[in-house]
Amino acid sequence: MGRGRVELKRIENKISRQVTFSKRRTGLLKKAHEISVLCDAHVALIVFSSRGKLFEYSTHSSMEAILERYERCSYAEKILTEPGNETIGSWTLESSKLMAKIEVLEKNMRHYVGEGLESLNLKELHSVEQQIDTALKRIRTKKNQLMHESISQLHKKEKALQDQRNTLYKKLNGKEVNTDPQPPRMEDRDPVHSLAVGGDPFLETDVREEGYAGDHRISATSLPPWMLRHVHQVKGR
Amino acid sequence: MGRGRVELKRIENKISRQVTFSKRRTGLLKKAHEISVLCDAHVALIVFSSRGKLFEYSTHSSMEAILERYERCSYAEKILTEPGNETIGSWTLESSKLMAKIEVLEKNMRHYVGEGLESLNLKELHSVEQQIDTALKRIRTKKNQLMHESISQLHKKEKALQDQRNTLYKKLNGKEVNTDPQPPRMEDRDPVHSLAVGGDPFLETDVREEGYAGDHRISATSLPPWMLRHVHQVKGR
DNA sequence: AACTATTTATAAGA
DNA sequence: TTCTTATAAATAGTT
Repeated sequence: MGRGRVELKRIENKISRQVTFSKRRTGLLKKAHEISVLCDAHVALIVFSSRGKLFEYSTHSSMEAILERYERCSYAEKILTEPGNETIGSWTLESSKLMAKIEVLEKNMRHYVGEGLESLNLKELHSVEQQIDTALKRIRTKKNQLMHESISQLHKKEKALQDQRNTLYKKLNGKEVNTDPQPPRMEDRDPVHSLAVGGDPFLETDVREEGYAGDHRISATSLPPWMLRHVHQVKGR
Repeated sequence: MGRGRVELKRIENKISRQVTFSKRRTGLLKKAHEISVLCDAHVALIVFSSRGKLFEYSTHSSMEAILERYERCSYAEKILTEPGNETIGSWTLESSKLMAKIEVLEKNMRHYVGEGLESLNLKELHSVEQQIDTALKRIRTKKNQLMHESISQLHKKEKALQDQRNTLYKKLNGKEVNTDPQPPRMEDRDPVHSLAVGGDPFLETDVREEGYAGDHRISATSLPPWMLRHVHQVKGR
């Protein structure tokens, strides 16, 4: 419902994803409320944004009540283990569940950091490898994207500075100057900057498929040193 | 949205209330799904009809997972509203520590699986990338090691079978046979096995530096198919 | 945060 | 229930 159909797939552009999230979240909460009032249903709605922010709606009967009812409906067993009183016993039970969960999480985490691999068999290793490889690709995609954004920013800044310089120059000399800045003398260039003179090495990667389509020259404006060290291929392996 | 406005109040007619519930429920679940896919949000939706029938939707990460996460996020309030019993108090304190820990672990885990990267800046991404890259190398090393062990096992098995065969052959014919097995006729080979005939592809990798130094030929003994699909370079990038 | 052109959801009717 | 249709709502793209 809007200008143009929308495919049911993750919106790649971060900004529009956030905007869409905000709009649709509002709509979703509203509809949850409407059905609960119109049809006198009990509704619980929990939404975590991709960045982990929590949004919720629940019918007058509080969220807790509905969740409890849900638990009851889906797990009859849970009734047996929890007669409803907050005894120390139930807390220790809760605690040990939590601890068990932490145990599992930490174990997985160790695997993901490349430790404790002894306990895995070949197939499990293969599976973990695949997951991590995927993760790495996503991270590199994201990083490349951020780097390009950063470069764009720097270029804008550069342009602005050039314009200011030109303006000042005109005021001083009463005439226009070359739009491009004069290249600095060779002695003034350091390896990092001259690396960029031949063209934009980032364009060698296929990151453009991730939403990038500009044409950049890296200027002599400063960049974080670790950022220039290497750019990874996201897809070509 | 339909013929005529609709007031936001309980629909008195039972039939149309049910009809409306059915239609709107469908719409609500659909929209919940859409926002989760489009904006990669985590959604949990629970609906009880006025007659107590349960309907639910939840994002890939199961309902349980989302509800637990919800509990964690809204835990602070719960502590406050809880009547302050000393014993329970200490347990809730313990629990909230544990929950906080789980929250952190799960967040990191999401990063390691390539989700929730929005909240990271360039430098953090870089750091996570390095960690994961290291992990991947370790895992691939380990995997290669295991694969070689596995291959050694298979060779031993093969040798044993050959010996047995030879013994039997001798008993039948009263004379020795060729130590190497006769190669199977071409028609009997499938691509997987013939792949190995030309030599050990594993030796193309530099895994030997990770502690491997043997000389192997892959036999026609069966291997898990996924194992043969590809072998990764551990160091060459 | 507003604005609209469109798409979607759905109320009512069959 | 299910389908159809007129209309209200939601919202994608834009400013």
